[in-house]
Amino acid sequence: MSHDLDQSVLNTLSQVSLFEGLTPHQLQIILQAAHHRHIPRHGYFFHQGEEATHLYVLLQGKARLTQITPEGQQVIIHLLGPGDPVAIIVVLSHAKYPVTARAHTHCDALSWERDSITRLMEQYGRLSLNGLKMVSERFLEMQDRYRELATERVERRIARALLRQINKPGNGRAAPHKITLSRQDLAEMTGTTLYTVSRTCSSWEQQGLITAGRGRITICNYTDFLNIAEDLPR
Amino acid sequence: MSHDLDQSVLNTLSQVSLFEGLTPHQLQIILQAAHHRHIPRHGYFFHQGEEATHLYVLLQGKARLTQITPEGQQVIIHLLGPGDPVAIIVVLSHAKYPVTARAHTHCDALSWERDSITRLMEQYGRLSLNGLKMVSERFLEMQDRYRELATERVERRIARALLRQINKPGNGRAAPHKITLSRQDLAEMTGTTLYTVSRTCSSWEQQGLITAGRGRITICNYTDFLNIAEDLPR
DNA sequence: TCCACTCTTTGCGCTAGCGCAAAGACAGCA
DNA sequence: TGCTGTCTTTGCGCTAGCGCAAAGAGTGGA
Repeated sequence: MSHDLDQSVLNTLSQVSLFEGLTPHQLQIILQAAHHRHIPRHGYFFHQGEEATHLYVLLQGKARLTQITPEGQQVIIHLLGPGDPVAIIVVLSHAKYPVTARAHTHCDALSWERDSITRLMEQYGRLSLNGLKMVSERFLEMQDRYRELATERVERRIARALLRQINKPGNGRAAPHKITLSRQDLAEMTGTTLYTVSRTCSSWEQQGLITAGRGRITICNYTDFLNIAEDLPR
Repeated sequence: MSHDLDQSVLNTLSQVSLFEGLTPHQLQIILQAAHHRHIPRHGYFFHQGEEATHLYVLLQGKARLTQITPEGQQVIIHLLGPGDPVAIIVVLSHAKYPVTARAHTHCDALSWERDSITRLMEQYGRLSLNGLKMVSERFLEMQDRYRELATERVERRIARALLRQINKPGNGRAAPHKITLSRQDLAEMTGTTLYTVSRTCSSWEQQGLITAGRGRITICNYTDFLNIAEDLPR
């Protein structure tokens, strides 16, 4: 790694939540232990069930974490964007990856070996505290999704999944909100089938709530979907 | 706190996973920041939606973490036993408790204020790494439960919930396995209704797989339930 | 530009499991 | 011990949503 590239990656690193609040010296040490990775579109970071060997931080691109059932059904656990860590759970001894991580677009990432990142986390409390915060946030979201799946009808769940996309950092606040997810994606995120998602979208389009497209949904009014999600009068 | 009580609690602390690997001196510092709490049976540690102010570690007794929906439905997120931390997510800034924590039996616990525990975690990398590991383990379980809820029929999910109880540390390995959970508890843990749990239990009892009782289920053969959970031939 | 593959929509039949109601059983407290 | 409240069981009617099939639309690569 050349000096200029180091500086550039250091700047990038300092803006990644996992590394927030660390000194430039600490960042330097952390970067020295990192490896640069390029994953092609549709390529895999790792597969579910494999020994967990590396932590990744996505620098550029989009990826997905999914779980596959023995029967071949797929559930989307999380969508990842730039700055997101991948597989913090590597710090668990003898952990296997509980999910498959696949690049949705071409991805640039940094990776750290398990022993390496574990040592760094033990050494730098702030680093592991940041990791704890990020896993906690994902855990909170999963708890909510579990509760929703257990207690709410499909329409509300789909509305919530759309709202979660809109609310992601970096996405614009102004309507219309363009969401590039297929019916199958939404189905895998909400525990239903693509047919049910399609029927729901068709119904919403007839009501003028969305503009539907292939792999795409445009939401006209955020509050409408908030009301659907919360089962409030529209 | 008298000297003897300190020593006794210190011994207890050193066996709590969250404090594993810390020096006696570090444990001393941590204990100095702790408060002792007694929660009566059916009493609350905290309620969902409240500002998250304290982390707790259960010393004795059993408790439950639940989420309640606006419609009054309840989902059991986690069952807690001695040594379990409660609300590690307090380290998130401005967090609200995402769940309600209620004592199932009389409980003894230690608590730490948010700022206090956050500072300790930043200071002692091992402490926050331990916290990260524990949240990660719970997160992994929730991921699995989500996938199961999204893709599996009720019978399998109930079988899995029973297996999880059997597999908890401290529970005997030898059949018969006694599980003290009501039909309603199991329903709240598996996203179904008490009627469906009851029907399933009746069916299993007729097949000689369990002995059913009020608030109780005794499992005769672990492997039978493994096969049900994995949808394998019996 | 054309073709193949994938995504989307819609009709339709089916069922797993929900939820109400009633009756019986059981545990805890006065 | 008796009573009350809660838990469990079972019958029954109902439906949300599954899943198959077919047709149409759209995208990407040669």
